[in-house]
Amino acid sequence: MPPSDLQTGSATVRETFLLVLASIPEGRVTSYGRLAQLAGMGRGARLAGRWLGQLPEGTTLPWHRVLNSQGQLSLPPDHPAGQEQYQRLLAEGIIITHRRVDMKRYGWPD
DNA sequence: CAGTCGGCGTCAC
DNA sequence: CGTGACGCCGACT
Repeated sequence: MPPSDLQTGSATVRETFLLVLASIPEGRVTSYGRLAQLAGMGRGARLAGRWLGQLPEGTTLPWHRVLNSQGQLSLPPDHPAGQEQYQRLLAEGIIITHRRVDMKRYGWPD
């Protein structure tokens, strides 16, 4: 880890972000805002989205389990990643209605 | 370094 | 369910 990270602590927040993301249970989802909150990014929902979009293609992290606060898929239906997300969620047994999931049921943490 | 633009958002009305 | 306003940050000029 670069010395600059030890000074700014930026790596810590980023690592926490990845850690939280990785800890989202299969079959459950969370929102950008919550994820940011849990990772100590405060109101960095959009930043969370940015980081998710910058993850490597072959990542094993469950980026697809992150939706907007209304439980809707925020990615364009016609976009490759959007379909990928849709497919993965379905594969985990999550019921999707009108591109939206029931946060009361699948939301994490409870 | 300062100004500006835009984003996988969120909340209130 | 649509609209507008707000807020935070990275990227670019």
